[in-house]
Amino acid sequence: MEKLQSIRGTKDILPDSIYFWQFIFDKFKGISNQFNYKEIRTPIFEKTEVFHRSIGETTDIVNKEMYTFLDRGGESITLRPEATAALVRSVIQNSLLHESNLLRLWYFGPFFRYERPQKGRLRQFHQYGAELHGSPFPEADAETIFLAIALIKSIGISKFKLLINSLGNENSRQIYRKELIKFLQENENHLSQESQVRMQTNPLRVLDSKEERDIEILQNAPIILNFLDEESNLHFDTLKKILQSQEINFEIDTKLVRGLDYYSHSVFEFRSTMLGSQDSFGGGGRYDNLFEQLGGKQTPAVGFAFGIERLLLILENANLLPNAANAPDYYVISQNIEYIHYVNKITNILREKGKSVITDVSRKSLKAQLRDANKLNVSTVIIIGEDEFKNNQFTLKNLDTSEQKILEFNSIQNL
RNA sequence: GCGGCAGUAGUUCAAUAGGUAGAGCAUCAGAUUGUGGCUCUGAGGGUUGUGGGUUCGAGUCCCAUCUGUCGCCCCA
Repeated sequence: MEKLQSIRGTKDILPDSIYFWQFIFDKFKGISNQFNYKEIRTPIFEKTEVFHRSIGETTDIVNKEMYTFLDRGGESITLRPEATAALVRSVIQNSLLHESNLLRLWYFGPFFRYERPQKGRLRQFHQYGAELHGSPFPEADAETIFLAIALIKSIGISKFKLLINSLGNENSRQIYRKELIKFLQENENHLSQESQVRMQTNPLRVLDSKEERDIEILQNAPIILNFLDEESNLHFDTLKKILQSQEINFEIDTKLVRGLDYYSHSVFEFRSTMLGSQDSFGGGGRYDNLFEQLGGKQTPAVGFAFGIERLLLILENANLLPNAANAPDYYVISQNIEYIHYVNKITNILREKGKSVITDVSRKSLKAQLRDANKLNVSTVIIIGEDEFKNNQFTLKNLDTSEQKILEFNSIQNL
C-alpha cells in the first residue's frame, strides 16, 4: 500500500505544537476583547465572485493563487484566500451595520492560496485579522494599528518593524497613476519583463519590484506622497501624528503598495528579521470602496491580518515559545487488572472534583505504570495493590520526594 | 509558475573508489515475584520518498516524479 500524505503545502498541527496555537489564540482573543472587537466566523469557501469583485482581476492572488472549482451544481466556488472581502459580504448580507454605524470584528482561521510552498508560506495557512467598519477617519486607522501592536506584544514579540504609506484617495491615486505610467513608459526599455507587463495591468505594483534594474530606475520614479490631495494629505498626516504621540515607531515606505486592489489611503505592514525572505508577518490598510464593490452602501473601513505560522516562526526563532506541558494531577495505578473497578471508582471521584486523572488501559505492570507516570511528569500517583484493595485503602505517593503513605478510601474527598 | 539544494529506522545522523544498511536519542522489556527517575543488559523498528534505467551488483551513477528547503514572483 502506498503511503498517503497530506497535500503539498498543508501541515498537520500535532499535539506537541497545538499548545502554541492555543496560546496565540487565547492571547489574541483577550486583547481583542480589551479593544471591544467581536469574533466572527464565516465559511471557508465563497462564491468566486466575492473575491473577483474585491481583490482585483489583475492581482496575483486572483490570477494564479486561488483554489477555484465548480461544485456539483455548476457554481464557481473559491476557498477563501483572505478574509476581508468575505467579512464585508457577511456584514452586508446580515445587515450588521444596521443598528450601529460602527463595527469592530476579528477572526481567526484557515486560508488557502495555491503557491509554491516555502518556510512560512503554505497553501493552507492561518490568519488572525481585525476589521473596523464605518469610520473614514485616521483615528480608526490608528486604532487598528494600536490593536495590532498590542497583539504582537501580547505574545512576547518586541522586535519588529512597522512600515506605513498612503495610497491617497481615488482622486489622488488617478493622478499619480498617470504620472507613474508616463514615467514607466519613458523607461520601458530598461525595465524587467515582469514590470513591463505589470505596467499595463497594474502600474502601482511595479513599485514593489525587487529586480535590481527596476529598483535602480524606480529611484527616480514619482513618489505617491507628492500627489496626495488635501484630504489625503490630512488623513495621512493625522495618522502619523497620532502614532507619534504614542511613541510608536514607524517608517514611511513610499513603495509599499500591497497586493490587493481595494486599498486606499493608509496601508501598513509589519516585518521581522526573524523570518527569511518572507519577512512580512502582517499587514493591512484602509478600504473605503470595498463595500460598494460588493453591492453594499459606501462604508469606509480599515483592517489588517497576521499570519499565524509566521508569528510562530518568529517565536521559535527568537526562542520565545512558552512552556507547554500540563501534567495530570494524578495517575491511579493498579497492581492487578482485578482492581479495575476500585481504580475507576477513585478516578471518577477525582475527576468529578475537577482533577485531571489518568489510568492505565493497556494492562501494564505496576512498574511500567510508574515509569509511565514519571514520563508524563505526574507528581502524585495513587497505587492500588492487593492490601489497599482488601482494606479499602489507597497508597498516595509523591514522585518528586518518593514519600508515600496509606490512606483510607474516604480521604479521597480531601485530595 | 521559474531556478538552486536535499530526501537513509519515530528522530538526529553515519555508510571507504558503486558490493545487497549502522549508531545516539526515543520506544518496549528485564536486572530475587508491590514502586518510577539514575545505571546496566537486551529487544523491536528501514523493500534507503516513489517509479524507471545503467551495472554481475546502487543508499551511492542517470532520468522522471513526489515532498521539503533556499531564492524569484507574490504575500501572511
